[in-house]
Amino acid sequence: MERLTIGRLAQKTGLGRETIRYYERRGLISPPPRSASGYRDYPQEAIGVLGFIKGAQALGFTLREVAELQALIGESKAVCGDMRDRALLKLEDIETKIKRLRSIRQSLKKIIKACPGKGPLSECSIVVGLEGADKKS
Amino acid sequence: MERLTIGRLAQKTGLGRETIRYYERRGLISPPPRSASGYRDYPQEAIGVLGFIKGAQALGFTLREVAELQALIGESKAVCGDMRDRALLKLEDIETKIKRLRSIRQSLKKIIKACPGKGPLSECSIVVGLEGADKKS
DNA sequence: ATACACCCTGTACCCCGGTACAGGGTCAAG
DNA sequence: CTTGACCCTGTACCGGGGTACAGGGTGTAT
Repeated sequence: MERLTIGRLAQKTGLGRETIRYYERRGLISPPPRSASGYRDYPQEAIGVLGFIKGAQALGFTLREVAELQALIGESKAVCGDMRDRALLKLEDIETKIKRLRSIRQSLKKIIKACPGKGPLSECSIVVGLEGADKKS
Repeated sequence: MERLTIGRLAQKTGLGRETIRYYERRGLISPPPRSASGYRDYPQEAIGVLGFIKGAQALGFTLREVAELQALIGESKAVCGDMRDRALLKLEDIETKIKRLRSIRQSLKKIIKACPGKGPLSECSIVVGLEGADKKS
């Protein structure tokens, strides 16, 4: 039976070898047992743990937050509602980001519309509109 | 007539002194003349240049991109349409980010809905749903 | 036995946008 | 003439998420 080396784990999870070692340094995955020659020898569960990290990341959680989620999972008295609270906070976080981006989008659309699209930059509403503009040139 | 020192410029623009020096290091603002004692002595135009940077940043441009915009402004044959192209690219960029965030938001909402909110974490759909989950505990 | 792929550690580097010193010099008010 | 607020340079650090070596050891197939 082939041992689950870091390379194979990387292949199975779609992560890079370096990334997995990086996660270990950050405490996101527990250091696996080592073979006689010092190679990391992962248990099958490691695949799931990395899947959890990837999944949480895909939901917008930072690695630091992923570590917090894992700590939560480690606490015996933690309740399902605790997890939901984290998700709700993250949802608010995401909503805020969306709002900011929408506002940026509106501003961009406005200046694009105002731009004649022809003529020298010196008369460009985008350039001029950006407060005072760059008079270096 | 008071000279425009870095501190006063910082006050007028709402930026930090360190930030202004940082912009100078990054080549976003040209090094100003110095007083006899080596103090930076900014021309009034500097306020506008910093305003341009702030404005472009508020539109979602990174500092690197701001530098590119400035380079564009410096080119005599640059046309207004060039600037509009940049803005259009940035708009796409922002749209993409919004789409990604919206997708994250949807996923978050889904798992929040699925979560019972009560009971131990081991049965939490959020935990279990995240591919294999963390079996460390 | 030799090549080649893989593993190890440690450190440095990348983008991004700053912030925070330390260890000096200077300027203006009292 | 001293005190305090300002200025200078240079370097290191923050958070975020990695990537890329260098300089070694190992594992396996031919």
